Amino acid sequence: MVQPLRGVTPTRPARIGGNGVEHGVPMSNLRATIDDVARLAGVSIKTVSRVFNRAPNVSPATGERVVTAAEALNYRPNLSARQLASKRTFLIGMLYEDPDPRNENEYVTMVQSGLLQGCRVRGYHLVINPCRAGSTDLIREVSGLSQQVDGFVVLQPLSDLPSLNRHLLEKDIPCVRVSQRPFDGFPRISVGDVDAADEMTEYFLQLGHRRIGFIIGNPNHGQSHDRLAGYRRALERNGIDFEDDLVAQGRFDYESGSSCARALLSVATRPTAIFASNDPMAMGVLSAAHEMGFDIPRELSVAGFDDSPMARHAWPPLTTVRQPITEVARLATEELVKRLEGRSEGETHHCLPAELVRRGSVASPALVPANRRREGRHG
Amino acid sequence: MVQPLRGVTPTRPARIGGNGVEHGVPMSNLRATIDDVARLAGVSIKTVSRVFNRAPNVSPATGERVVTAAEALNYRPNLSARQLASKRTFLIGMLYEDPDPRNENEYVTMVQSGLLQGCRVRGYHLVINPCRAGSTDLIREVSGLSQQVDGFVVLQPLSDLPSLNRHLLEKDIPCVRVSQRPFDGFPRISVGDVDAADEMTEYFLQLGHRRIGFIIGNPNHGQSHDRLAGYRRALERNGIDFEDDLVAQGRFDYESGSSCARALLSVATRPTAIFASNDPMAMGVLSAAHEMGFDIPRELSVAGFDDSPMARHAWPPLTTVRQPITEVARLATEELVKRLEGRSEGETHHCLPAELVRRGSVASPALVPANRRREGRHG
DNA sequence: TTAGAAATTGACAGCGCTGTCATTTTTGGG
DNA sequence: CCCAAAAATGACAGCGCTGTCAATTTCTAA
Repeated sequence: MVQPLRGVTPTRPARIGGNGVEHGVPMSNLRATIDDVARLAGVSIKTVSRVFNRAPNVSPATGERVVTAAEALNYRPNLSARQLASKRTFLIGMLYEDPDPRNENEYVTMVQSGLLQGCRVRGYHLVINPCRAGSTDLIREVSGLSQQVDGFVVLQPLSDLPSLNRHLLEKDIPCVRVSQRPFDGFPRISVGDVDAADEMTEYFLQLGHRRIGFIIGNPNHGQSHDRLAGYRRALERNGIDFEDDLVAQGRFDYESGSSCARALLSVATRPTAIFASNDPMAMGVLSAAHEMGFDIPRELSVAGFDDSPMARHAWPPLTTVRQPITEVARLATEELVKRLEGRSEGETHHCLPAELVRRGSVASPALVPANRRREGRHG
Repeated sequence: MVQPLRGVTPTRPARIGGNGVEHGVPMSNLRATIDDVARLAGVSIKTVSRVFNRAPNVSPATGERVVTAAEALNYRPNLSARQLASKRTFLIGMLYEDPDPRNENEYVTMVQSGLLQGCRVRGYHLVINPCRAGSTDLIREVSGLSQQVDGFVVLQPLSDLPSLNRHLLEKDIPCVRVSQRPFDGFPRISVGDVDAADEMTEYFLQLGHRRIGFIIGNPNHGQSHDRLAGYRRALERNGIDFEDDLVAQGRFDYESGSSCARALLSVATRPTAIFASNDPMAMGVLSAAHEMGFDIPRELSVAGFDDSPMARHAWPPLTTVRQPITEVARLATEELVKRLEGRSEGETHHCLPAELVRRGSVASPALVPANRRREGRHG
């Protein structure tokens, strides 16, 4: 349904203020327009427009006059007018799965930080659009949004939704996908998850671990599969059999990490190490292990993935994989802006390497019987 | 300096697509305008405008015809045009201190979530604007931004910056402040920090603690003072002397929490409990205490403030104060929108109560000598 | 039934900017 | 010094909507 949007006549009060300048900001009521600048600089408005759009064919002298005049008037182009005339919005949408506020959301914050960096450089602004992947009218929603921004940066796991991708493609909406999987002609940014998970597993193996538990993330996230793949690759390369009962299916959250850890640690020949495929799950492993009375890392090594801030602050500090999330986001925005300005096209793909972060939660397996278990203090 | 903003001529490709409807979205290339709707409905564009602005004096029959026509065309008002004509942007800015991405930023995420809820209801969008309180041209920046949004929700600690507040007031920029301190005629939303800190301290006292350490937060944040005040109030009410050497000055981050804890725990008669005035600092206390070999909560009780997600996932789970951050943010947005639409004015103030969350990190003081200390395992 | 008030609707002028295209100025080669 | 080509600049028509105010229709009460 098309919904009329809004209430009665707005009454934004007129700006008050004297004259003079404060903080370099003229205190006059009226906002300077392009006409004011043109008049002061003694040129046509079109020339002012050219200067502010870095258009070619403006003589340096004229350009300088315009800039000076603009500064004197504290002129800023009116976005609305510019948008209306140019059919661009200078707004970039961030499309992402609305996170449950009860969970750690550092990922989103870090992505945002990167996007903002990318936007700033070229004068774009960021509009935040959390979505529900499950929502029936996600498409309709995005369709509406797409008329109000120039393009989107689409984050995992939304970026892996076929229906969404198809829609974005058909409508030819400028997008950059952050995803491990390619999709048609979209530019894409990804992180070397497979390699990183492989490296982490290799690290465990080098330390002497042979029974390494693995907790898979939410199966809707592309990363889950890649991280598992990396784990398997490292095992295989080292001639170690992949064992089903060393692997548990989690959901990328604390609770699933903790319950999977309980399951993994309750079997006869328990693993000496658990590799959780993200940090919140690793935190869950940590508490479950604490509760079960394990001494970490002596009796059990634990690793996570993402290097979220809490990883450093866990006890013991969590060995994990640092993903260049902020860089990914910045790159994504830059690529999007390039496209919007016609400076890039085709199916580009940047892949950034992740990096192992060694901390206190991992050590060589202790010389205690592998199946020894203690009673937890808390039941 | 006024900076010309952008690159060369944009080349947003023309939208391609056949006809028909998919996901209820017409696939035609051209976006329907108000004229199209008016023509189809057999009314003037002004009437269509009225309908979409819920303006009074439109007969139900006409309104229906317009809505039907709009739906048939999948018409959405062009924001830019509306903005230009009405001098409103339907954008709300979120002004906040740019968080260090290396720290926990759950606060920001949660605030955002609340703001978005408030925006959605009335068709506003959220523009994210991290700021540096220390920046010399913060004012200039905000001044520029203010021309691109209808108003701001200003978060702590920015909302306590006198220079910023003064500027916002002088320029008569619609704002809602989230802050513990009033400022002139601005509407304000706050949380009952004093009461909550008092309650937490009281809780410690009831459990039998007499030497309760306190870690103050960043002195630039209004909350820091309130939380300390609550702590003192509870002590005073219970006839316990306030002792300077039970109080340490932190900065609201993990590291300061950990170093303050070390200091507090290294004195002869150490506290049996530490109340850190936010969760990251409490996490720091937790690790410092772990490292020093304290058994928590038997030998040391620890509490935080904020109930950030990590609090639940700490070991042991952190007793803390749940702030209704999301609600605060939602309320702030709603108040702002009301003002923008002339439905509210004056110096309103909402104060939301915070709530004690009891978890495993706090217990009665153990019957061990108060000055006993063990060597840490890690040096 | 009818004047006058109230409700409803419409005509039209911008909002401040950009795109198009025309005009003027500068440049460089003969 | 002149002319064509290139560079620089400007005039002007919108972009799609809202605010103003006038015109029309409907309602109310005498």
